[in-house]
Amino acid sequence: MSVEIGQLLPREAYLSAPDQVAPMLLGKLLVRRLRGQMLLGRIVETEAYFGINDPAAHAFSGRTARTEVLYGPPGHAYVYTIYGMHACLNVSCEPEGLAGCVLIRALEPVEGLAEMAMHRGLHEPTLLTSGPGRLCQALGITRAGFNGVDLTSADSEVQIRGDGWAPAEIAITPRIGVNKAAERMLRFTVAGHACVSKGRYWKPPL
DNA sequence: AAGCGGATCGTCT
DNA sequence: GACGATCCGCTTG
Repeated sequence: MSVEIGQLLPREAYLSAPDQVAPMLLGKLLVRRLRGQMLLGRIVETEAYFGINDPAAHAFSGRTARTEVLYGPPGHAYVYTIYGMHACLNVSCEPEGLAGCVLIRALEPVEGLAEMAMHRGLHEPTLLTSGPGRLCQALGITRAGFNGVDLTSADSEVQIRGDGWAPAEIAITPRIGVNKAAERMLRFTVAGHACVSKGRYWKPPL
């Protein structure tokens, strides 16, 4: 048995509204078990998406086959394909019946960097997992393999754990790449961290 | 340093 | 039939 890192986040951690869960997840560890090895990254950037109140959210237009996991119990992976080629990882939150999720946008790669570099086809550490599509590629997370997976189970190949580390300062900005509800301050980052995604759509103030 | 467009396809109108 | 919660490479200044 491999030595486990930190403590698995319980389902109750995801019961709150997404704008509460998103900052809470900063500093937590995203753990991917793959072919007997462990790929590990610290979450440094998240975004909150609500349900029917949030025009930018997939759940906005109601319950469909695609958004089913968003309406299910909290703590499960919602993985979708964007622009036909990239996977993005979300964690469902709020009680069953209410849609809401947190998009994991960037990690600081901690362990398994060589394997991540293989998946990504490059080795610059700040480019391995700094973006929602990038981190899924680095960790080998696909929609087919992981949509609906329980992230709170010790048996899952993707888990979220806490080791007690928390950011000294959190910076809050508008969400990246959304055209609707673009003014809402729902993106949370570890202030000043080198692995936060740059994003072509948002510039830091002066 | 910043801006553009292409790749590529599931989902919803 | 259009449009993305993106990424990358190429162009321009």
